[in-house]
Amino acid sequence: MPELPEVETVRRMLAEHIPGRRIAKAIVSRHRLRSETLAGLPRRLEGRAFAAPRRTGKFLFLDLDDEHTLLSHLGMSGRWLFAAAGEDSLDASMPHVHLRLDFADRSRLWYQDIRRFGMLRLVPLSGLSGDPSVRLLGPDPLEHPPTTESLFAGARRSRVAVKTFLLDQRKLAGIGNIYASEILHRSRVDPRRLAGRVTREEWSRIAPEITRVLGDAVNRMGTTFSTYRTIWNEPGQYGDQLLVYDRAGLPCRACGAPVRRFVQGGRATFWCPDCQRGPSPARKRPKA
DNA sequence: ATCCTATCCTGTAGGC
DNA sequence: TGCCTACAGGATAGGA
Repeated sequence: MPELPEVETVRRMLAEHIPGRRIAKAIVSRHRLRSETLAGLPRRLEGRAFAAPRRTGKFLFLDLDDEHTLLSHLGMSGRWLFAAAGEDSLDASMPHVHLRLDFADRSRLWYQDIRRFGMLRLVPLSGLSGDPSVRLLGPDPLEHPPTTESLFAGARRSRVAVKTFLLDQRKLAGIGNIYASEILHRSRVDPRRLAGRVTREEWSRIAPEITRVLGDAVNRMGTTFSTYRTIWNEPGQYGDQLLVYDRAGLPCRACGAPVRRFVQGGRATFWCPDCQRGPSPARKRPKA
């Protein structure tokens, strides 16, 4: 589900509501998440108050007032859901809730994750940059917009397809499967091209599209493909803007030609062969 | 060092 | 209707 625009949407909304709120009670109702357990969280969260949440790539840092941060990754199906005091539209009946935080002012925050691929980990601020997941992250494209040269240099020695390259969080933190296809489509670059062979001229088209697509998606509160919701349980509005993603066999929204789907690195790629005609598609060279 | 595959988990959609 | 399979916005361990 959540790529940079969805996570940024959640961050912005949380930023309006959680800073200063103090956790009166924390309840773990489903402790196993990915490989870790949440069992120890309540003792460490109760009594703490939130500061302003931050984000790098798809990771949220929910800073607390005790020099710790609640490191959050939504995986495929994670959600943060908020309810103001007295607003009980969301409740204990919700399935797959891992954590509920009851604030002193009676407002509430839930973490729900159907597939349990998300992450919640309390980390000291002093150790955050050394956290095994955070340590590997490349630059966040909204904070540090990629340039033709940074992309060209970063991909120079890569032998994976450019689509796969865009998904590598060590190179750029935040692009996921939906926006990778959309960015390459708008850049008119064939997703099969090897990253190390993509020309400067092509990177010069890709760089601004990364910033533009992600920024536009943030402005529309992200894309709801199936499970993503804002903290108010609302879907994102960027789905209307998708030109190729999830449109296999349907007309490309730019040129009308049928969109094609194929699998790269185990993940679906959507592309328009008409719009994305590369100089030379990746080609297997027969062994000499 | 890189790259690739399988795996974690649950729900849903589509074919029969 | 039910059963079965394939697939879904992700990261990462382990083997090649």
